[in-house]
Amino acid sequence: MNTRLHDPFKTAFDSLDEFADLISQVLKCPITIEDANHRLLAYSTHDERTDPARISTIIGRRVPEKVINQLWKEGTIPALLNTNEPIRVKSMNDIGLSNRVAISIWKQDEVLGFIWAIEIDKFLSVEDFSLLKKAADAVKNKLLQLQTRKNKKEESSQEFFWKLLTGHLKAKDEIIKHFHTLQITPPTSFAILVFQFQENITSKEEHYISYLLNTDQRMKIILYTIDCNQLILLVSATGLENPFDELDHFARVFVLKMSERYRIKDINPVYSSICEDYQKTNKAYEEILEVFSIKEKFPLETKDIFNYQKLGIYQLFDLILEKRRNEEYENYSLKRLHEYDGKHNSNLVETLEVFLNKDNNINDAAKELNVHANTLNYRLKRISEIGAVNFKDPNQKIILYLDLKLAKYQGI
Amino acid sequence: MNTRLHDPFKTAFDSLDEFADLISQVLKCPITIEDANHRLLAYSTHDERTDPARISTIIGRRVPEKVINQLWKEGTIPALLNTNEPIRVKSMNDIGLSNRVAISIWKQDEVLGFIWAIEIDKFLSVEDFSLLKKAADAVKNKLLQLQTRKNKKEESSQEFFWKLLTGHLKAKDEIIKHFHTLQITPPTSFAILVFQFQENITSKEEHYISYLLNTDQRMKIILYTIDCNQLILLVSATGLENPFDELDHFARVFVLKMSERYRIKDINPVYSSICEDYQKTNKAYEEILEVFSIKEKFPLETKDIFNYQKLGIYQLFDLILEKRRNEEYENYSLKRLHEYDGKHNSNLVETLEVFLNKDNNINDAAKELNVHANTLNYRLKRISEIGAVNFKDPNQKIILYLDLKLAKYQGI
DNA sequence: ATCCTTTTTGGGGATTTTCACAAAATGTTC
DNA sequence: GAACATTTTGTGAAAATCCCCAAAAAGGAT
Repeated sequence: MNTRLHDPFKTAFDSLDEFADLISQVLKCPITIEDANHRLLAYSTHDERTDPARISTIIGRRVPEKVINQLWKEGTIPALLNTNEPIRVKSMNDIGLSNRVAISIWKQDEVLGFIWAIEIDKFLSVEDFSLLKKAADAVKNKLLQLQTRKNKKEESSQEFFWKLLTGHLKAKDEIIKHFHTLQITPPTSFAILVFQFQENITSKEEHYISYLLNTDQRMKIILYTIDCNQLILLVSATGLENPFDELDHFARVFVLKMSERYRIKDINPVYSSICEDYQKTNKAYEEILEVFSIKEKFPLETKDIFNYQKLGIYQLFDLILEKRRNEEYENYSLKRLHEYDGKHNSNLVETLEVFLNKDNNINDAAKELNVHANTLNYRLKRISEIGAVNFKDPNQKIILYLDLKLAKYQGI
Repeated sequence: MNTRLHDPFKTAFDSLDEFADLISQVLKCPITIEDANHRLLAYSTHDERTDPARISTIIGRRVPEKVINQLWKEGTIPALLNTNEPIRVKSMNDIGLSNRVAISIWKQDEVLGFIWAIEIDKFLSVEDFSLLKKAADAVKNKLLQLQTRKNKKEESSQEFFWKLLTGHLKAKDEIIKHFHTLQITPPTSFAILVFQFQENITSKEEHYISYLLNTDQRMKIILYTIDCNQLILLVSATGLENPFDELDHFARVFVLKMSERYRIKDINPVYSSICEDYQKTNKAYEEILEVFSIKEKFPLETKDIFNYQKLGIYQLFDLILEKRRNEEYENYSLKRLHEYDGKHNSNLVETLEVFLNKDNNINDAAKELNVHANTLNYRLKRISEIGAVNFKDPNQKIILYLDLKLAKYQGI
């Protein structure tokens, strides 16, 4: 009896659920076991008492994102990742969390998952803590098995993803078949999303990434892979009301969390258009690569643009630049304005650029230029006189805008 | 004495001025002789009495344009071009014209010039009329000589012009030398202007053109030539406040007059940018040819554009079209809007286009669409939702505008 | 310095634009 | 046809923009 109490978990068990029930029986409280990404692996059913957070976790088969976020902010998860000792968490009513104790499950220097014990009636004793530690140790191998199985699946899914990205899968049926083999239902519309890191992605960072992607619940990630310094995702776009907004938001949050939680900075996200045809996956990927290439050329101008669509005129910049160079073109209006600026050391060209940048909004532009709105108005009148510009003609303004940006680029 | 009175003009004379004095003596009134383009050739000085129109003519060495215009409208010039009989002109005080008689000088079926007799004190009698006719006949050969000399000069100037247009003159000195040989002071800035006719220009039309160009006094024409259906001019741009406006006006007036006076319709004018370097004349000419080529492709869109500058986005149309085709690009926003239009038979795409055409002016666009301004606002809100368009971002709007126009062009 | 032109800024009132809300009209779906 | 969502139009008040004038400031030329 003494030996059994000493380590009640040295016993064979078939399923993790069975093991969760065992812990629950020993510690007299509800137990949940999660993997490293807070996906639910098992939960005890012996005890009916529980809290809202646990219910949500069980229903959704994963810990709700807001709970994870809170546990990060408040320090529990960082602590769990730092020690193999049990950690006590105070109840947080706003996210439905009652008092509980958690412990991380380690295999060498890697966390495989967590065990949570909810303290419904009683607080766990020091002895309970040591029992929990033993449980964590006992469950380690089981988790490792699961992970290996998962890894295998991941590997074959990555291979498939690369085939899609490189356009090696041309037949529609074949693509569908691959999805089915991987037990994935391909969403009717999707997008490719790439995060470009400053350096090649290490296996440690890969873990962080995997964790972040798995804990985020807004975006459904169908496939993912890593290539040098790029993290490449295929995400579902079905069901999203404003796919671009949500992709944007997801990308920002990812970059922010990578920076806040792991101090990995300056990650550049870019996402493709929304596709419905998996045969065009490579097009989407190529589109993204082009965006990166353009962003390299115009880092300042495109720093807030993560998408080919939103690149606007920068889509065409290279092309137009080349044309202009070939034809020795000179924008007459800009030439005249430059001449005027030179002679009278005014800054009509700058004025014009700010005005056009601000989408013809006089107030905004005046603010940026630190002048009175009337001054701007006067200058615009002069600009239209000197440069023979008709500000009512979008056609003219577009060319003016383009040539301004081109000149600026060439001037640098 | 009788024979001399019968034809007092059968006598030798050295200069036209001498001859003008002779007529003046015979008819007892001031005389002016003009060439076919109303340039002053000679005037009598015997008599000091005269009218404002004659003074202006002598001062400017040509008949003022408003006088010519009036004489066209009122029918005198058409009549003179139609008969070799003297024509009486009633005084027109508003343009400073007192009573006078005019006669055209003919060589076969071509008018070489005109003789004007001002009726200051007395009206010319029938006999005077017949004397005038004799004078016109006597002066014919003298004018012919002048014309031949002028033609020679014109020929060599045309040759020079062609060398400029084709870029055969590369050295600056050489160009200057040529100008001097032709006794022309090259203006510091100039433009090339081409009128493209529907048919090849006949020699008859050439006369009309020559006449119009010579009588127009707003635009200083330095060189001109004709090539198949194109009339090509090099005009001075120095001294013009708004060169583009003035070129525009000149072009319109020329086209209008060719149509009104000679029933030659559908002449397309195009002018180059303002140049200061005569070595770039061929560039200017090529620019014009490109405008014609673009105008052929987009006749409706560019019908009011006569200049490369003002072509706006159509400068880049071909280029972008090709790019889009190569990359199989599809504008996501437009795609979504089209889908929506299809499903709900709305017309968001058209709405968007009109709105952008009208330079984001809601009222103008609403008027064109025959809807309430609020309706348009509502639609724009929907467009920004459905198409993920940010109407504050000029960058996005430009691409939208371009892709709209491209789609429209491809759709036709 | 003086005169002149050009540019900047300010005020204030007419006009437009914008926005929220509501009613009416239209279209869709069952 | 009823119930519902979507679209159109109208109204009115707040906000902004536009426009004219004039004073002040700045710059240039003689």
